[in-house]
Amino acid sequence: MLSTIAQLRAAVQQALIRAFGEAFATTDPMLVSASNPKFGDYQANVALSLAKPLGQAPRAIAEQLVQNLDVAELCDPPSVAGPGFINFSLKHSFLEEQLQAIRIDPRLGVEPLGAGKRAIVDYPSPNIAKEMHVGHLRPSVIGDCLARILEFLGYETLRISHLGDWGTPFGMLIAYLREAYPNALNDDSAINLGDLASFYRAAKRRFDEDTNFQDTARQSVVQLQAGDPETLKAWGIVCDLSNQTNQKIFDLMGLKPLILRGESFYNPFLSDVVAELDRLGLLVEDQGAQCVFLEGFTNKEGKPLPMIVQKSDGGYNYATTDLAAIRYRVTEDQVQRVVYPVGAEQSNHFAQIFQVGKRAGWIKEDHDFVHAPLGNVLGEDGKKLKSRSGEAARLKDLLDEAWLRADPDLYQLVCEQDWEAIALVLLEEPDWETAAARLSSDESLADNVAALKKTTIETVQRQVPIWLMGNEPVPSVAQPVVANIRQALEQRWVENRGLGAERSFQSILSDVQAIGISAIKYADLSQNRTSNYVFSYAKMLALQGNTAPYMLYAYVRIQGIGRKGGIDFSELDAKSPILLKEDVELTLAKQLLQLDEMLLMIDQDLLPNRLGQYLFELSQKFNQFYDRCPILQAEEEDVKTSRLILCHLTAKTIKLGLSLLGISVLERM
RNA sequence: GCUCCAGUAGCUCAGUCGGAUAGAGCAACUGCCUUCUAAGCAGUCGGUCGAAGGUUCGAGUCCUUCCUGGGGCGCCA
Repeated sequence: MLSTIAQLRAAVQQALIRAFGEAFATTDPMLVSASNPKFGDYQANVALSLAKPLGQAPRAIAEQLVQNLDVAELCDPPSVAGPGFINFSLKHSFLEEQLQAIRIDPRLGVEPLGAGKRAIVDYPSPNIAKEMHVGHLRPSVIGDCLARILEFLGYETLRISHLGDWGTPFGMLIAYLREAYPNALNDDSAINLGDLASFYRAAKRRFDEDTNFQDTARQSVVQLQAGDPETLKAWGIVCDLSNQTNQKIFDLMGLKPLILRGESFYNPFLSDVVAELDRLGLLVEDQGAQCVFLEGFTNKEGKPLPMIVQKSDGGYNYATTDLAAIRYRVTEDQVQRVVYPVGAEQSNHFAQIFQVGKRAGWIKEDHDFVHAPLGNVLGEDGKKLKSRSGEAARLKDLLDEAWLRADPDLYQLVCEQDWEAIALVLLEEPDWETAAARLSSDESLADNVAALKKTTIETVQRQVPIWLMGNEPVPSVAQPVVANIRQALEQRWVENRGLGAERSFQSILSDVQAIGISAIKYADLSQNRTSNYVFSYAKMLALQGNTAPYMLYAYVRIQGIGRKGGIDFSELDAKSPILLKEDVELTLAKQLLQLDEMLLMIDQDLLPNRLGQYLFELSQKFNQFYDRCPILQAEEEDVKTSRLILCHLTAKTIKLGLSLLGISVLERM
């Protein structure tokens, strides 16, 4: 099915030819949605731009186009307005037809325009050996979302994680593994290194304190790259540990698994890449390093900038790896399209490797390699979050905090309790002052005590949902408080969450967790991916306005109607007419029919926030419809059925749209 | 020094290829639950689109200069 806008565009194109001749066959009709509902649904602005070439008044041009337009099937007779806009108002009968068509279409009218093509979405998952922090959210969430959208558009899509699994930090971890867990290398069953966070912290501490250990660590990198079997084994253990730990968070967040193809994967191809660049005459030796000199990039002295593909010590660097990846993807993976949702600070790097990839003949005309830059996540101070300095919030903490805050009753009850004494016991310190005195900080002791209290209490509060869920044993000191919370919560949930016959305490709590995670993902996805944003709990965990819960709620309302009326939406008579009588019904219907336009646009600009915006508007329009149009209580049977169909289509659209964002719907809230 | 990105309501941000009176959400304030879930709906308040020039029928959008913030610029990834 051709989208409405495409049908109109074709019609205006025909009119251009009829009115002004074949020369205008390729003129863009400049069709866009109307800037204001009072102008109709769509407008063509082409007449204004043709004023000069045709030497006529724009209004006269518009009139001639209208004379030649054949759109009687789609809309009311078009009108010329203002300086020469052509306005189109869609006919109700056309909208009703279109709705009937997408009703029986599992794709809701969206063309699989990528069918038969293969695409790669290459996003940096958390690097091996690093604990996930909030800065890792963007690439993972946006990368997963773009992959889902391309997949839905028909592309055979590979999600590839180009993770750093070969670089310098490994030395430290391998050396620490050998030192602290010597048995791990001989006895596979002996491996229990605890979670990655503590292992990494321990290794880092060791590395920072001891210069001898630093040497050992560097030595390990050399051994690794030389292929020493024992070192490789240690490396494998560290990678497995890292992948397992991060996989848990990926699962929790509903991110689809990645093909792990890190730097180590391309290691065997690096020398070939350099040799091929040499054969092509692109390679120049400079100060002992093998370089490709770039066009359009200069250094501080204004001389051409080299891209180093082999260091003077013979080693390779990340540019080499990325080039190898490009070559592999073209020759082995046979892809047409590669999308890199990666931080904007790497724009130069991508421009450079794409340039070299093209000059080497790997990236050809029909290949589409594109960097989709991501803005930085900034700290409260407006500076980029750095994992190195350790100030970035842990991702796991953010997810737990979201769980706590996603249900207002739960959050209120937890905040009401006095946690100070419990927190101190769990901190395993005699008193706050002693604990605070150990912190290395320039602040006064009083400030340190206050800060320590706050963070410790927050840490304990984040545990509450986990304890309530029964995932971890509740420490005895916290048991009475947790029991109280549970009791009070059960009372409230009986009243406003349907706790009892329909839902168990655990299932509600689990839904609350899903809502929290959805809110976090959506907070990221709803923003233009190129803009920086300042990380803030309050913003990411908001539950009102343009948020995931808002859209989930619209969906839940529809499910509620189904339950209340004993309706099986899929059983609604396929022949029942759709009647668009009220303004809100019309508005909702038009929104439902714009999904395909939206996704077509995203295929081009790769901006998921457009889809978020679309779904928010759809939910808004549904809520207005819900507010003003009785559905189950509709007086006439055919109106009731028509409205149920609108409900069903809305639910399907929200469900599909959210699933493309990587968010699952709930049946109840 | 060179270069890339950004600057829109008190806050966070949309704004399609240049198009008609620049839009949301949050915050603040006012209404609406005996009626399909109020995580909702309706409304009020809020703007020299960083500044100045230019291009033209028309500029938040394109060009130039400047200001402010952030990123990048040879052997880290």
